Amino acid sequence: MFCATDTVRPDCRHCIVRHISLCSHTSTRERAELQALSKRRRFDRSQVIYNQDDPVDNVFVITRGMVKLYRDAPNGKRQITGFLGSGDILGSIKYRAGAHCTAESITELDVCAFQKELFSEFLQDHSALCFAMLVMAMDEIEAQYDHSILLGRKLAPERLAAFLLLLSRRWKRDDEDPDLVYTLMPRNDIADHLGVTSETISRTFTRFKAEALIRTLDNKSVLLKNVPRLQQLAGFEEMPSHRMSIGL
Amino acid sequence: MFCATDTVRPDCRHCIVRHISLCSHTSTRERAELQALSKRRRFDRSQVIYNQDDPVDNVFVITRGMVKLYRDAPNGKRQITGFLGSGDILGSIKYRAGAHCTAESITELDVCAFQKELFSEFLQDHSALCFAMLVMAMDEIEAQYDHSILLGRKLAPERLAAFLLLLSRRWKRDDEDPDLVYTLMPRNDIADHLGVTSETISRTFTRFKAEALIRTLDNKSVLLKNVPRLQQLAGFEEMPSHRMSIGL
DNA sequence: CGGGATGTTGAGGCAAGTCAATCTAAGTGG
DNA sequence: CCACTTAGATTGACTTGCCTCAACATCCCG
Repeated sequence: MFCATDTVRPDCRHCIVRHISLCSHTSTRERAELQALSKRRRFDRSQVIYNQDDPVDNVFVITRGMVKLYRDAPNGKRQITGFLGSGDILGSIKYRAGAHCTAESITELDVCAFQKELFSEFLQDHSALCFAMLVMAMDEIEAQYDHSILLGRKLAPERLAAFLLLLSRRWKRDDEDPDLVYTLMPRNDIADHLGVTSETISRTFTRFKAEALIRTLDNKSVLLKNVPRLQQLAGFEEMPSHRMSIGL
Repeated sequence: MFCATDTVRPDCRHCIVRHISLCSHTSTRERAELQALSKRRRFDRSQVIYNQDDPVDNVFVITRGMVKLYRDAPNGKRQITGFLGSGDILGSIKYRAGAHCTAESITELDVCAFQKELFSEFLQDHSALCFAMLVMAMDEIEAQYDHSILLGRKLAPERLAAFLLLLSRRWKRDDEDPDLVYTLMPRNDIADHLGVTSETISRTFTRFKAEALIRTLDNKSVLLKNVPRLQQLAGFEEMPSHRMSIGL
């Protein structure tokens, strides 16, 4: 089932997500126990980690790279429900349930893989961690509410502005211009996430460039030139805050 | 802050949601502890339980009636993120965070109210319950994914068909025709949930009636006359399953 | 019975979809 | 190193599903 190109023991002590993600809610001792349960895996770009409706018996913590989650409707249309990156959690803890979405890497990807049953047991034995995960899940519900507002009530330019601002607060590296956004995904994926066509994304990018709201360096990165106007478009009173995600 | 018209001690032993909802995951002893933490409250129809961005220090279990959750965008548009009924949980467990949505009753409403801090502590002391809540939260994330697909990728008739089928699986009474759906909410609320206008809902209802897919008894209840065709429209392979919701 | 809230229907406009042509970037192999 | 290929992005012309605005109908509750 997995297309992992590599499988090694992780070393949590040097893991880049140990201070974020779920791991930050564990004691040193707990982290050692978790480490014993986990395997590191690596995926190439554009590999399917699991397919919608497939049984999946792993939960993943993403340590590097990015994943898209999507469902293909019977009518052939695709909705990308979210993108996950470093520190985010991928996979349901529910036993013997088919995956709700397809998960596919959009970059080279490193994950920390737990067997679902063991991970669930661990959660049930460590209520503080379970509670932390519950808080994360509730954050994710709120994020999905925001996305419903975007899909249900915003026009294409408003959607793209909101998306760019959200991206600008995620997966940010300290040493870089805070208004430089690496989208990593192609136009088509942005479109499938925002509920429009790639042509509309393309036209909206062109409009934004004409209005000097953004400048594109290449097709995978954008420089935000007028954040206040973008916020106004997006309907954000202030800059959106970043939080870890759970994806199912 | 509350507009409760009544506040009495609950009696969990006779509560109609004791076998569903979170309570079904508790032992008799735990339920007794929880009961000591809870107060029963009653709200009239169309009362705001809490407003978006307000601090809320309660978590509610709905025992009777229905609630709508919505956010009003700066541009005046409204998106209803969900409806909650008997057995569903209302409210975030996060401390000192403003409510993400406005919660408003659409029928007379009975709830079981817990002080947020006490409820959170209880969860952290009872990992089985915390885990059950986590599973519910993940179910809710999946439900929100489905709604994103609806909002992002479905046409108005497909949205309405999906909505009617979902309703037909929720809050069902055993003694009634399984294809008789009580919507309870006005056209405008359906529209704000499905990301269209009330006019479009009205036209689509008319079309469905003309095509003999449904029959309306009054403006608050619908009889499904052709479930297979509705499923096909909705893009459901099979009848959607019902599960408890968490609303924030 | 009356009047406000809610629902229905119609006409016209517009944002975004569809289809198709072109342009660009990134490989690939001779 | 350059022609060739291919996937992705852009742009334009046309179509369409839904919104907007407005008139009218109906329901409901005092």
